[in-house]
Amino acid sequence: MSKGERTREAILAEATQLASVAGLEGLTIGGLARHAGMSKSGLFAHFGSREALQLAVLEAASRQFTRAVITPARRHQRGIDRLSALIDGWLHWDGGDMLRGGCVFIGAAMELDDRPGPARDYTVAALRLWHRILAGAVARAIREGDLSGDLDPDEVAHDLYATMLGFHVSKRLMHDPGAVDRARRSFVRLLGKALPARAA
Amino acid sequence: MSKGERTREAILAEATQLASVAGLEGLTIGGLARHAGMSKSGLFAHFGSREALQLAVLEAASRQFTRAVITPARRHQRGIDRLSALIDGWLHWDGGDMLRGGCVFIGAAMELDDRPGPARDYTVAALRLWHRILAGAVARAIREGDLSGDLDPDEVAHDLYATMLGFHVSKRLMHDPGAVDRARRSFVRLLGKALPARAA
DNA sequence: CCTACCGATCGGTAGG
DNA sequence: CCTACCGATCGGTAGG
Repeated sequence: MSKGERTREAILAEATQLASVAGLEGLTIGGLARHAGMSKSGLFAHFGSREALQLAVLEAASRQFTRAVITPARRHQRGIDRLSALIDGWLHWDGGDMLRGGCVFIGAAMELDDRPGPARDYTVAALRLWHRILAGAVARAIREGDLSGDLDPDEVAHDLYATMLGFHVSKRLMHDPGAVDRARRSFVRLLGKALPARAA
Repeated sequence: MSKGERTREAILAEATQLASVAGLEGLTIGGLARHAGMSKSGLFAHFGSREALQLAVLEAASRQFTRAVITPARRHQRGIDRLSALIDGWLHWDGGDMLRGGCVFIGAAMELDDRPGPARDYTVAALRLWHRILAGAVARAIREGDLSGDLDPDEVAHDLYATMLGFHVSKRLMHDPGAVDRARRSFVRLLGKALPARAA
């Protein structure tokens, strides 16, 4: 990795944190430069425009998400185990201390819903992909006999995601100390089945 | 109502629309003045600070919410009918054309979760109140025998709210034309019971 | 309710 | 990667 690439990665790590707290709109080039300890224009040169910076942050967040949630879940048996790992991974992704302001995509989903552009398009695509992954895991768990065949994977995936949004608000806005446990109970109700004990 | 009061109300109506689209952070005094057709300082004089303007917008949104959702539901029988009216009213509040960007409080919940201050405090209180209203309606429906006694009103209220967040994303970000019907099916699953046909 | 203004900050550019 | 700068806009003030 060249020095320029390393700098860029360091900037993006800082930018992702900032965006998770202040949102993509709150992510300013000047503010980010201050955090990164470099000049505005020096930082700017890495991206070329604010829009490109926002997009780069979303891409960086996607890579982090894959590393933190998707990849670890692949180590678990297909079926309810893997679905449960995805859910646990997500709870840790949004509720843990990895991102100081929680999931970047939830913030983006709310901020960008009325703002057309590449950042919005990327967010829509990322959410669609996440939805497909969840629905696929549910469908597989049904086929494995872990979940009832009465469940509709697409609808369940949607309800799981809504529960994640509820968790985000409970945890981040309401500071509810029981947010994780409550979300877990909702997941269990949605799946009609207790989730396996988690490792982490 | 004095002329000053009428002006203030007109400004707030415009401000609520703007905040629903651009968020409370996107609500600038200059931008709002342009929309309202008056000078920045003339508008500013009505509120005294940007923070006060944001708070006034939240208060105005609360009054609108009461008028659009809470009060109409009171005309329905206590129990499942009233709960159903609250849910329908909310779906129309967030998904209808009353607010061009949907529910102001959802935007505020996401924007303000890491920003202490009166606007955040107000949002937390408003959400708590809405949660209590939902939980109360669920409890009453249980007592009336409309819903199963196995349901926990507090947990159900929380899940209903999460479903509303999911609806907001489906409708506003994903532009899913089936968002309302899908949300309705989720509500039915959460309550374990078909909702009465709605009037509107 | 206005004009005229303040310092700070915005995204972005020139030139090195 | 920097300094120095651009026009526009930010929240807010003075004075009327």
